[in-house]
Amino acid sequence: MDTLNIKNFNIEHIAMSGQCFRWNKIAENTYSVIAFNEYCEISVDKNGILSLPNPSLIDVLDKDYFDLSTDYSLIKAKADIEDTYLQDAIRQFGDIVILRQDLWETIISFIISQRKSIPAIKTCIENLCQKFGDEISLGDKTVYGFPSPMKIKIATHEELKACGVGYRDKYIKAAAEWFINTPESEINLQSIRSIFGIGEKVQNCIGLFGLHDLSCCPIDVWMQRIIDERYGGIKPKWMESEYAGVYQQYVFMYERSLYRTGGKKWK
DNA sequence: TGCCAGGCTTCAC
DNA sequence: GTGAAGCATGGC
Repeated sequence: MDTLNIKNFNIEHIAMSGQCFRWNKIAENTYSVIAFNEYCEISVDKNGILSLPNPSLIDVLDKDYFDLSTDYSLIKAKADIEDTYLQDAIRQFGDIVILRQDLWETIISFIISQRKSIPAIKTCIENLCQKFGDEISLGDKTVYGFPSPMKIKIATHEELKACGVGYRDKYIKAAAEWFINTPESEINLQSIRSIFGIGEKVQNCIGLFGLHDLSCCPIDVWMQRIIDERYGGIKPKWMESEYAGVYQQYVFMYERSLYRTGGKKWK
């Protein structure tokens, strides 16, 4: 078993943060995670010790999936001290990291995310993985990795729709064609926007979660409401900062928590 | 049952 | 360039 002493890592908040869709709670403070065709069960104890019980997480650790190399204390320290709303969000949800996820998986996941709730996105992605992903045998059970671009390329529109992607089937197919035919050196934040079905919001999600460009700040319905209702219709400074995407995660979770608890409903 | 979801493309104007 | 309509389906 590998253990790591970490800070700024609230496993529950990360799992709920809408950046990853293949984390599932299996016990208190314990989640199953499937990433890079690897399965692991992670847990964090009271002292902030992250346990990785599966020792064969070659890609997950090599690619710094949990982003343990980024200094989040520094990022939080740089947040505008005068911005009380942002500071409140940091106090409550400041232990969320931006995972370094697989780019291809991120592209497809956030194409699917448009006009879907987070639980519906998870169901849809799970369906795709079960139908088109590689088997990961765990002895007593089998789980599935994320489908390769080629598997999606050769899938029919009907097969994709059967997974619950709805009208996004053509977007997903276009993304597979694009990903297979585009040289790696030409894949970047700008070129991703040229994929049929990817607009500004999804582009920024892919930039933040797939390319780990922390300045990307996806403006979804929640961010737009926050601009309108919390900042009087004027974009706050942090949305233009080099860590806009990180602050956006804290605020996204914070505002949703206020909404859920019914403390401050939208008009 | 009806509403809404981490939006995008298309088409008027 | 801007604004409105239409879009598939699941979860609450």
